Amino acid sequence: MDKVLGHINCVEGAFELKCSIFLVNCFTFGVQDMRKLCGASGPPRFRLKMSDGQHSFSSFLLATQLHHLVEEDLLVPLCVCKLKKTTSSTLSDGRYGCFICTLLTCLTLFPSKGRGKDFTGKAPMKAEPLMASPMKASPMMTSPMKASPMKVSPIKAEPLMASPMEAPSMMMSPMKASPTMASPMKASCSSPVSPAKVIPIAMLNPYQSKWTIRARVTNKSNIRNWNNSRGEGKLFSFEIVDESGEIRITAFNNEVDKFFPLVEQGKVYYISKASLKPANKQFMKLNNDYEMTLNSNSSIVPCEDSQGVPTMQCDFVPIKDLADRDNDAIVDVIGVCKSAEDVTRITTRANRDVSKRALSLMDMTGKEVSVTLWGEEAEKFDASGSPVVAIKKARLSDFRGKSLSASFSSTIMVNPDIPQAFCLRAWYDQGGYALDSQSLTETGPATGSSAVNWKTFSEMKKDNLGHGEKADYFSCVATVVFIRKESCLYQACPSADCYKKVIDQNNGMYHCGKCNKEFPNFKYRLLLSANLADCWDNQWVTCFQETAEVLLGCSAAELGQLRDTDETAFDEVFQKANFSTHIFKNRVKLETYNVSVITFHLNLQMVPYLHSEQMRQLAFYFILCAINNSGKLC
DNA sequence: CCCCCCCC
Repeated sequence: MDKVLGHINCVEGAFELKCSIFLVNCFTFGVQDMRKLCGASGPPRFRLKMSDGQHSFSSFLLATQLHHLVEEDLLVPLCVCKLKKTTSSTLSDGRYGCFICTLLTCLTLFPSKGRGKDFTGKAPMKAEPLMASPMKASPMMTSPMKASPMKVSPIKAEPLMASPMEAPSMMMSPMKASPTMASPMKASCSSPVSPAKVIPIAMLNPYQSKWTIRARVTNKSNIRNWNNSRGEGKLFSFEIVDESGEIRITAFNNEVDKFFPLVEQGKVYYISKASLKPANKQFMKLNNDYEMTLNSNSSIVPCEDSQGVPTMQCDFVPIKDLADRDNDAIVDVIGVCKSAEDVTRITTRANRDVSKRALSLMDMTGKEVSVTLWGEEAEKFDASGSPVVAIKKARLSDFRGKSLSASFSSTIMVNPDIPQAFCLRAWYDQGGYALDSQSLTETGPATGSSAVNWKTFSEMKKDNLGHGEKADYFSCVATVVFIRKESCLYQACPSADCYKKVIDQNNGMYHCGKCNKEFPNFKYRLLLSANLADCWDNQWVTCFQETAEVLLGCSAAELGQLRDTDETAFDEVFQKANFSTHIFKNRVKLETYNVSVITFHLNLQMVPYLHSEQMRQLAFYFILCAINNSGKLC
């Protein structure tokens, strides 16, 4: 238990709560019982009995401002709560009482009757408006800006990122450059036009019309058509940056024809005579109060000398660190594209057809993450040769653990000309490719929903999982209570991709019926039959090789060796695995043997780590229930 | 003058 849960002693007010649970500076409790108290006067109050697994305390009085949690069925018996703030006092009869003032999260795993509030991993968030999360990302990381231009420009292999010379400033976004420090633009740059003064972007305003700016295009959209009540037309937009700041420029209709072919991502231009208007903050994602619209007088002229104009700079987050970033964070990532799905077409909820393709990026932290590309970028992406892919402004989501999506505002760069890319390339080619990396994005069979399908074994049976034509999938937290060690190993065909059981010819040779060959050797494979229990029920399951190896903490080959040479050590492997608690992802399918015998097969994919706060809480919840049911305290 | 943030 200590492995999962930290230890604190919490002394509050007049009494001491001994908690063995500690989760992000607040305490986790399970609500064991809850009753409504109707006093002679005033509104009803709720009294809760809470348990932390070691101790329980029945005099928790819910603050009235939290009553909505009860009304919304979020705070119900057997839910798990994080208490943020409590106060305590001595009651009139001399007992101590505790008031729950701030309650951070309730995990409602088993809905009370009448309302469907399954644990989806999302519902509990509704209980959270009571205070700001202490884990809020910095404003830089959670851009509230929603709008972005359609960005389906061809993927650029030659982007606008820091050149090796500028590498040391990699952590410093040009967007953050002080607007007051705009150094004089280089007048020496041979300008083919515009005698007007070159001014920094930060100095632009709608009251001044004679200006020229010199800036680099950082993100160019493709051409998009619109058609609404106010008319129709086409547009494209791009973002530019100089050392003072950034601004978005939009071109409509005629200006699209005129400027779309000219403007290239990464290039530097002189721009003048465009219209400035206040930026619509609702869609604004750049750090500028204004945005620019090109008109018939506007001029855009390439500038060959780009010296002094910042390039796009990225603050790459190591893939491993993404695990700790908040959902919806906007991050820059770089990694080697180890694999890529084929492009597929999907229809969005808004009935829009769009292409998508997921890549898996790996970096030197040895972790992988899935990134989804959209539209043209998905269609044109070529994963051959395991290119280095850098993405600026990818959005992090908690789908299947952690995954990334390249949105309209993202910039995707394939084999960019930057030191990090060279570094990754060398690392990968010189051995990184062979690393047994682990992905932050869970793979495997889809559950048909983005939410984890949590079930207890009793719910699995009650809901007739596995009775359908297709297998069902669910996740659970369960404890291994028995493993059949007698039949856990079999002698399989030694051929690489053949797992067929071989027949011992008793002459030193083993026959594989599938390969129809005899071999002088075999390989051990695991086919483990285990009994798993949660607090209400138990279930026999089948664990195949990979799962069984994780469960036993031992490879099939090692185990086979032990069985043949060291029976005590062999037994110890099972003893160690017994009574271990894990999160299991299960495939369940009813199978019929010999017409009448029916067996449930749960093919397990074990998640040997608790990768999110919710999983930790879920695990805790089940442990708590198990303790309560067994009547034993740990 | 647009402003789509997608899907498993």
